[in-house]
Amino acid sequence: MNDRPLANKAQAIASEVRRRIVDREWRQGDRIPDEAELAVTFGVARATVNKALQMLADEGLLDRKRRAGTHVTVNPARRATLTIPIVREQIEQAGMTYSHRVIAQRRSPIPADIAARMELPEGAELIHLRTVHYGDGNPFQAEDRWINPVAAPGVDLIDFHRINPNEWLVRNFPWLRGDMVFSAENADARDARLLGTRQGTALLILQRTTWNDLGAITSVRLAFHPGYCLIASP
Amino acid sequence: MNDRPLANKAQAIASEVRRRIVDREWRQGDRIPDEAELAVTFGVARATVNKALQMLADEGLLDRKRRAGTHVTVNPARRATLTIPIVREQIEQAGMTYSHRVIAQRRSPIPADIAARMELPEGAELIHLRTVHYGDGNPFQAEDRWINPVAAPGVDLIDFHRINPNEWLVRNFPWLRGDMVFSAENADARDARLLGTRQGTALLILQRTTWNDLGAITSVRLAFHPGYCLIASP
DNA sequence: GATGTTTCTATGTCTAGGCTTAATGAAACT
DNA sequence: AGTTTCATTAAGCCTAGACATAGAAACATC
Repeated sequence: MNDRPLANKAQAIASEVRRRIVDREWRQGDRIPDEAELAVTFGVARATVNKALQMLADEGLLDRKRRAGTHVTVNPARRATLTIPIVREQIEQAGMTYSHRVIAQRRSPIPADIAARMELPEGAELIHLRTVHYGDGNPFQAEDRWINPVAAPGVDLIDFHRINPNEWLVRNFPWLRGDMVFSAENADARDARLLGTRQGTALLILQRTTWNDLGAITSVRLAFHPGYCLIASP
Repeated sequence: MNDRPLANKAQAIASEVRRRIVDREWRQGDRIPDEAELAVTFGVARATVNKALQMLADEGLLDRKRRAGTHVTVNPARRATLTIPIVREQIEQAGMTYSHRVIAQRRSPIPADIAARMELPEGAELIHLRTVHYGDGNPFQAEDRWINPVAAPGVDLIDFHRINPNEWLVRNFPWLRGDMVFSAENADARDARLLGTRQGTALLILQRTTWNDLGAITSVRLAFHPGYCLIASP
């Protein structure tokens, strides 16, 4: 389809190999020539072939094992990367004006489910925040967040009316590890009220927890406006 | 936390750099020392440092530009990779017995929305399939799929009662490009009937379209059993 | 036949060095 | 002041060669 030559050799080789797989010159399960051989046929160093094949292995198109060689994956488990944009940027990119409102902010003991998610003892006192994000004044996302002041020192001093909690955290506390769970839920009374919709409407829910070396930083449940969808690319 | 030395140097360097970022020795927006300098301080070749920093750039933790140097990303756009498992494997991994039922299979002209999604002319004749996947006899996923016999030759000859359409396609037609969209929908009458739930229940919906060099292969809408959730990792 | 041992090989990883290229700041020129 | 030119520099990418190591296959032993 689009065969413009790629700038660098590794990518050129990767896409040639990809083509051979898609065109079924190399079938699922087949063993493909080894790095040294490909290096000769493509006229490059072995390291370059290695880089290209690694890329394809990361994509899940190839299976590589020492001594056993490189095979075309039989059942490619399809992997996709999705980018969770910062709400404000997302709204502004859509040409709308961003605003947010903090509905509630208090220190309180965490319920059991959040404790489990954050790997903290039940009843630990965290900051609990409810925020709604708007685009041109219309509700777009409802956020229910717990922040751990141990892992995010200084959180008590922040005025979240000025900067939204997500942005403050993201800018100040990079994380090492994170969970992310997508699901669908029927809007309960509160979701419906905050998002300006009817109770029972299907909402896309994203539940996320992040950790750094001091423990769980934050756990948040994001409820998106009905109709919102999340796009992933391979 | 867990400081066991990593087997290879590139990864060891990557995690040391990651640590410095998380511990805020290198703050968001800071420029970090250049590859040559790090190569000296870590006592490795520049290529090794390059590999490590590339990994972190792929993770979205670093921004790298020629001449400008390497900076700690200011607003790390959160990237997550999710693996869409093959339904059967997923069900079997949960210790249940997999089965599927083809509800309908016919050749018919595609409606406008599918045509747009697949970049095909409206009214083109494709194979239309409805399938339900079961775990221990309970409905787990409802699938509504269109297959393009031009991009997937041989599809007319397949008996999808024996092998499910997804597995057949995945095993026979690797793709070059794909779309993936997640959303939430209230179950309509058909969804409710197929998944054995009540109309209006929130369902997680995954809409996926794939292409090879002959055009769109297939476009599918998967409706998951209520309560199903999708887990992504960074 | 089942189980350990050895050999061999394709990939994994690294090094030292070279060339390429894009961004940038400064100098030269409107 | 604004614009163009240009050298500089840090990352991008490649190479040739080396050693390490998993693991398949052949072999030997029980």
